[in-house]
Amino acid sequence: MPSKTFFNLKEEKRERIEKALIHEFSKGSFEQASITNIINYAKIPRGSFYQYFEDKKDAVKYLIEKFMLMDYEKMRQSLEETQGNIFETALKIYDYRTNEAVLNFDIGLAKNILEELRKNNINVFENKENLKNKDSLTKLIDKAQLNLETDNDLYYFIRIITAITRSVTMEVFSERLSKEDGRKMLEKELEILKNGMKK
Amino acid sequence: MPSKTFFNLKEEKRERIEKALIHEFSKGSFEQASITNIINYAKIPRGSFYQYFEDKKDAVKYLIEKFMLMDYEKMRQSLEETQGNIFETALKIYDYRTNEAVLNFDIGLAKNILEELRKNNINVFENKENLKNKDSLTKLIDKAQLNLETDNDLYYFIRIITAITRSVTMEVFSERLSKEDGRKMLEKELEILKNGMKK
DNA sequence: CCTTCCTTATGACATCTTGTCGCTTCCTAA
DNA sequence: TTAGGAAGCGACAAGATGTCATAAGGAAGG
Repeated sequence: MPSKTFFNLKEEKRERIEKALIHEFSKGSFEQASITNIINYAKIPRGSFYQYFEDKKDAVKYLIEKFMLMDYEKMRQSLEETQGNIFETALKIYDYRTNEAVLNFDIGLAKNILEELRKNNINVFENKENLKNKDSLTKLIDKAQLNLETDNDLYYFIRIITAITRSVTMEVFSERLSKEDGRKMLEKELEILKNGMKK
Repeated sequence: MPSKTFFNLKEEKRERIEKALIHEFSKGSFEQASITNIINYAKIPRGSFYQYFEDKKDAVKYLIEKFMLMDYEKMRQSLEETQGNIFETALKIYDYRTNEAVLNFDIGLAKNILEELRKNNINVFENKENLKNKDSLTKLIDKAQLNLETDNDLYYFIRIITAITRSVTMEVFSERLSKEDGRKMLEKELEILKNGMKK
């Protein structure tokens, strides 16, 4: 967690630092991001950085938190709009991440954050307790549409859909797929998930 | 690619370097691996390392190639053993990676390599051309068991199963799941893939 | 046996990073 | 006015990467 000092900063300065973080973490991986670049860009001395953040990882947590909050909110909103349809929500999240989110975060940053979430298997559904908002997203899912043998199955459904959606999104972010091709692919894969693979 | 010089090396020396690579790349991420540690462990001077490898990334490619070759071979073998059953093969690959592969590679290294494959979306099915063996694994899959609308669907099936299997394996490697729980989870998730999610 | 030429070995170095620490400056409350 | 905590600051130690000039080996030919 960033220090109290950081949050006490004047808005102008905090925003300048935030911009620098986004700027630097947008290129390459987190490992490649250089603190030296960040402080040059933000025009703050080295010592200050370490007064605000424990280390590079700490700095990035700040951005991840923001991203997750927005992501969570988008998910909640999508589930409401689609009357709890988990497949349509997956597509909406894909669209959000590859379009709108990019406006707020820059595609490179979104990629890195998603990579980090995936590495740590952080799932907005499961990690809602990390977020201010306490109500569970799973409650918003319409179970009537789903082929659930037990209530517990929903957990696996979410795992699978999350993995697939992330996978495609990452390919788009890595520029192995165009946004359009990625979407078609995700649509196709969701159809397969709906209908099953076995004859 | 490692240099010709590296492959010309006396076996004893090459193996010493290889061991050093495995040793260092087994702890933490690739980014964290230190060339200084590698050369100390292998007892070679700094200059030699850079004569053998372009850089750290190049050194690691050597290990990845080895891993992929073994992985490919295991996949081929599993498909034969199961008469082309893609679901059972996924489980066999899971078992292989979490048990046998670890004996050859060390769990830390296996984790890092898989992470790298995932990051670059390298799929043994799709990237067979990188391997010496030229015959396609997809030919070994028994399509009669599968709910394929078009021949192209097989491609998506493989993508999905690969993503899910990798996802669970990574969780086990990261010690968020035990090997046993991971296996149960994968079995469950494969069942869902077979039967579909939609009522 | 010596010279030539190509391959391999070697470690000092320039350059860049990260994280620390002691000192200075600012601000507020008494 | 002043005391004390909060914030600012940059030199520096420690350690990493990649380069380069030079040395050493060894095979082939005169």
